[in-house]
Amino acid sequence: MPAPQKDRRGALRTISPERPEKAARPEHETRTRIIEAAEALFMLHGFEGTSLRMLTARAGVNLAAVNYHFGSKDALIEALFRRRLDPMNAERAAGLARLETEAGGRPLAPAAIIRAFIAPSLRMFEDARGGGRNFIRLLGRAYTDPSRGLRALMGQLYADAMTRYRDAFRRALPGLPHEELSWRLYFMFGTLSYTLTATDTMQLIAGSKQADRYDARLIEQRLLAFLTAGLLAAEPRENKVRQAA
Amino acid sequence: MPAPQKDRRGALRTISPERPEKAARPEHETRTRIIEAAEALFMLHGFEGTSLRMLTARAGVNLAAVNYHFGSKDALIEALFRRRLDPMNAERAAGLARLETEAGGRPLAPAAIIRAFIAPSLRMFEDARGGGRNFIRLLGRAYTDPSRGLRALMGQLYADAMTRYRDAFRRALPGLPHEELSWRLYFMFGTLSYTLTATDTMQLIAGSKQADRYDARLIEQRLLAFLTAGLLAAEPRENKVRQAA
DNA sequence: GTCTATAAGTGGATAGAC
DNA sequence: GTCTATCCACTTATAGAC
Repeated sequence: MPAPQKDRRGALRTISPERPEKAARPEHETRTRIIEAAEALFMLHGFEGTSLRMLTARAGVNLAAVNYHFGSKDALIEALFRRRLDPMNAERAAGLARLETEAGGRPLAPAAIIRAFIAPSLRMFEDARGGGRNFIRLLGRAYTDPSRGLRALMGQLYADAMTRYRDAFRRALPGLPHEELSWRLYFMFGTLSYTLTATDTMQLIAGSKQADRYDARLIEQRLLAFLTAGLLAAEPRENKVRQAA
Repeated sequence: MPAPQKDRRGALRTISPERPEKAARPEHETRTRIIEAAEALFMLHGFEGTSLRMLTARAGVNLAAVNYHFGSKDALIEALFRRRLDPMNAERAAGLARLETEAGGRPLAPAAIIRAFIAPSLRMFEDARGGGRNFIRLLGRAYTDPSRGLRALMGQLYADAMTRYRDAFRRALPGLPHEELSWRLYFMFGTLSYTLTATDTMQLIAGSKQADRYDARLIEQRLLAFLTAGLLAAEPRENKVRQAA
């Protein structure tokens, strides 16, 4: 994604305030149709594996429409991630701010901070029909995508939320060295991402299908228990761990 | 990867037992050169993003050599993963068997089982120069790759180790419901995979470079503390967790 | 804003000489 | 076992009609 052309239409079109009732139309707009087709196909075939021809065919628009509306395939990818990620991370920031207001200066419970972070992901994961679940998985893949541009975009889109939450955890756990905390947040982020992204691993482990594999509320409880315990684990001491044989 | 042609040379060539000293030559064999170039390029540009032309140019072999030695690009990918994964999972199985022998019928400590599972990954991660670290990252990407064939291959290559370890954990934690255990193993596998695969996230979280980012021994201790705590966390109760605002 | 037609290039794979 | 030359399907992107 080396600095592609800019979208010729500028930012996402805002809904005209005069006719709030009729605003449902954007679902059928070319731009939205393209993004939604792309979300589905990128998940099925990857970014490189999805051609503009497959994409425009599925969206029911002309082949040239992608370049007209977004400027390039890379710019479409960026628009696709921004469309859902910006609101999601804004929600994260708002959730944390709300917790802090409620606490009124008292330190936050680590579990509450974790929940505020993972909740927006799980809410989106819950939305299977609207494409949210699919998007969450696409997101998990984007973190480890080979494209430098895509990983840089992810870093950019997450930077604000990451900083806010890291600082909140530092305040909540003043005794934990920053370095140790960074590792644990890294582990936690990885667990969340992998859990919602990988599809086949679970079946492999369980040996059978788990009925509750898609129950966002149960996943949230289980993740919360696991992550909170991990975050609050006793610090490893250099020589406490005996060498493996 | 829809059932590609079979390798025309059959399985990996075994080293002639008559001349064990001279056996170092395979490093320069065409087949090995191709696989090693592929490991590096697949990490840099992805599977789809790496063309046979880039690959053979880097390996210093003829364009037609890939199809001659492996049959197809997909078959090369399969050979590449088998080459390192089969020994790694055999090592996992051996490590578990050793623990069980040492214990002589007594239940194993959960932390010891975790260590036996993650140790082979970390040992490979440690081998930056020989390409092991690169391979571990490639592996992490393969779990979430869009290609059905690749994910199926992963499942196949991991099936045995997964079953053995799952059963070991069940014996070590007889009180934990199987379903709950499956989720926790899933979380653990995700944490391990993501931790060793993702490169940019850590810097994003820490806000600066962590000096010990590549120290396999420290990573092992930190992972072990985190994962053990998560595995042994108190079971979440339906109503114990209050609803988020 | 949408369309067709096409440019200009890349992809994996292979035939057949050596 | 290695090479060259090539096939042809398929790619992104664009020019220009409507």
